[in-house]
Amino acid sequence: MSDERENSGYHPEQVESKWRERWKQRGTNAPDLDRPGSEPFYNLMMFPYPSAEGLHVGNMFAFTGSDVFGRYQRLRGKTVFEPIGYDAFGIHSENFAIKMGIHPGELIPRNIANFRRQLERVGGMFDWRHTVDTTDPSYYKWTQWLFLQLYKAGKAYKKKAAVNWCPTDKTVLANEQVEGGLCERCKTPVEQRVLEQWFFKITDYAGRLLDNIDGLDWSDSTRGAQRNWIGRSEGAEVDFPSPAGTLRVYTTRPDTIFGATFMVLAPEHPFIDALTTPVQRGAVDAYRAEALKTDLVARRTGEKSKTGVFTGGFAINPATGTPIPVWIADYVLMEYGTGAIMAVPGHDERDFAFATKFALPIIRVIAAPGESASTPLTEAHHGHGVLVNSGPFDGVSTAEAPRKVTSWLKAKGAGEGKTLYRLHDWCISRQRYWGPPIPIIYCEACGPQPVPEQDLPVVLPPIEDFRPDDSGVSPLARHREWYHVACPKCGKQGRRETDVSDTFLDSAWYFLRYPSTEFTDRPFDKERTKRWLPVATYIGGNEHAVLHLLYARFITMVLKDLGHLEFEEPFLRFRAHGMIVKDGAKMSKSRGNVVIPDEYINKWGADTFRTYLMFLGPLGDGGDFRDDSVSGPRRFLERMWLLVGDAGDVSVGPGVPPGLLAKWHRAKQRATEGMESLRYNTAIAALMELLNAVKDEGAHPRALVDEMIVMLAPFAPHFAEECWERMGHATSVFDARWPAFDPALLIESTVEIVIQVNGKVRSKLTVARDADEATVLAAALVDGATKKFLAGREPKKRIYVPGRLVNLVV
RNA sequence: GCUCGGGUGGCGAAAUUGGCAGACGCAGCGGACUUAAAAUCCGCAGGGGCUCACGCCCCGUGGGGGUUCGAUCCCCUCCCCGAGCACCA
Repeated sequence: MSDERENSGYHPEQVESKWRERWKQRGTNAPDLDRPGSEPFYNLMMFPYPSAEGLHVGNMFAFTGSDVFGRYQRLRGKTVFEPIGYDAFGIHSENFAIKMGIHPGELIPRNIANFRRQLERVGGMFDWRHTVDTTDPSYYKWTQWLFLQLYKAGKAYKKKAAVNWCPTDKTVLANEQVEGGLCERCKTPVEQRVLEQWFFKITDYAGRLLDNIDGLDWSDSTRGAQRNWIGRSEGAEVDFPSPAGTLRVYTTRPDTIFGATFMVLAPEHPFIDALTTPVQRGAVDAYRAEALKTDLVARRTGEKSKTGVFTGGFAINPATGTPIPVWIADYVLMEYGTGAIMAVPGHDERDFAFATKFALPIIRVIAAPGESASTPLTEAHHGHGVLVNSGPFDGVSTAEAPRKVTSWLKAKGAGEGKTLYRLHDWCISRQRYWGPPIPIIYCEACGPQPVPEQDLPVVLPPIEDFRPDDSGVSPLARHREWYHVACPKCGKQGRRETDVSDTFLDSAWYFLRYPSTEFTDRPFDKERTKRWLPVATYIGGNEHAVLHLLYARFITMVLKDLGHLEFEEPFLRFRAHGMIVKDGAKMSKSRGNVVIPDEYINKWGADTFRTYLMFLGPLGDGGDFRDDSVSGPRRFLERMWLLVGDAGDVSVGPGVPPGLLAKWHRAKQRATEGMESLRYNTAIAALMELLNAVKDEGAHPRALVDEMIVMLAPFAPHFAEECWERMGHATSVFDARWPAFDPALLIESTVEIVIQVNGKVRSKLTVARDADEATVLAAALVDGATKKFLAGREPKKRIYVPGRLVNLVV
């Protein structure tokens, strides 16, 4: 099956196994991290979850895309550190183990061995001395250490909270892992449960996480997703006196307060009982019971028509001094702001819908140009304008009204400006088996105690029955010898925390570990970290644009504040790769359109496969996998192989035809631009064009062939090494330098000028590169084809773009 | 609904970001080599029309409008696809 194309003498499997072996012997891909010979460049790709199926084409695409960049940087003279590892803890692995009836502790090492084989085969420039496996105690020892640092700094805390519970996975999910009310993993509707959970105070960092985004070299979409997730709102908290006490609301539009005609509380709001009048008691209780029965998620995803009930109570609008009715409704959420709002039906859609349904008064307080205080409102109006019906603020523009009203309210002691974030604290507890145990010991006398650092790691005990159950308690609680442990403070019997931590914690710091894997007494060495971090370029999937990147940034920030790091942003440059689809659809086992990369590598070779994947389109776009297109890149390599054979021949002349010289330099320029912008498809196209030009010109100077091999090396590394050797070089092609282009040589000595008449191309002229305007125009006017279209008319206007075109307007 | 991407031949795509639209590659067609096929090499190739022919004309980057000597690129408007967020006050 492998090789029908015998003519060229190129045999991928021989070339690739030879160079895999050679690289290992020479240590080609293992830079000296303490004495890098040149500028260090940390090239990171998102580490894979080692599934039983092995690497799929999407992984290959992503890793190759990143590897090509690393190899390019190396050719630019950097010392490149390119590690890879395995993100092997977590529900994903555990569920698969349950399904197969195999213990994850047995399954995962098998999968990892298979992944490693595949990763080596595809030709990644990986430094295998520095790899991580998050399930290895020598790794998760430091994940636990990390937890302790946050705990000691008061950034980790335990609280009873209504949390998202997945009844299928039988565990708590972070808010981020719930999509539209469903578990993102198994699509089961999520329930609310009140459990004691560990949280990280990521909300303390919301402002910094948001502000720093501006300075990051990340793609706009990723930055947007992060901003969106953190969700900053600028507004004010305002106090409304009521019989039950001061009702505080949050609003982003304090300037509309004169139009607040009623208030709405979340059904969980603590003031409801005190505000409810005897007459309304029955209705209120019924509504609350109904609302609380429907869990938070269902409330969010349910239909949007408004429901609610009047408490019978009133509060005073501090701006107008008028009593306004207080309602409860489930469209107000207890977890955001204060769980209470002032309703301004004239200028908020939801309040408008509510007021319309329950016949509550609607007052206009903003008038756009052409409107007045009495123009009727047929819908909520949230445009700009000036304030009306707003007492002392009538006529103030909406641009400055929020600020003015806020300070007026503040002076009255009725409120203050307030910035709010939508980000919630990060719940890291998981009631599961396959994760790092959270290093806490509970003692009757001393309370929760951190496990002393010298006792780390708290090793995950190998228990037979690792299945989760409905109790809300981790299976670890069933392992009695492990569970009971002496209190580190008083020595009396205590018990271990049985929750394990979220997989996202494992991956929130792995990039810090890579350069320091040989240090067993510290998570990351100061010197190594200083030399290699932050990460120069990080390439990964957009599915991690929010969670993983946000958590990694947060952990880095905390470690900086605690004095362990000198930087607070871990990834200077991040680019998301696209997705590989097959026949327009996402690959999945159920669709039966999964591409197994091993088969393609067997058939075409890793070099062809890599080149094909990168030729598909820009890295960020992904692409549609088509079997029949792989032959193009393979043919290109074959022709290149033959060219190298010719160039090795003594008959190769030194002369470079002038036409070829410009094309040569142009190809170098385009290849360089393609590499820098991760549009590798254009870089490969430039090399193909150059090869075509070489054929057409019938000249193949040695220097040109050498440079082509270097430029091809990131895509087809084994192939390039072999060609390089055949050209007589004794060292690795990756010790060569990426070729420079000479801008002066980009332009050919003559240029073709397009002649347009009235903007339409009518003729072409070949003139000297440095011909001046008068000469070109004169030549254009006597040109036969041009004359025909001018039809004797005198041009009214003559446009000349040097080196490009002439446009004659008649 | 809001935010961010996109929309170019049969297909993947390119276009020095206002200057010859479709480079490069796949698939296709014609030819050479071959007993034949595969592989390889040479040539053609956006669509439509006129011409015996060399050639020539018109249309064309989701639709419509605008700016400009000139628009795939800038502006307005609408449609469609993808991703994220979504009763966040």
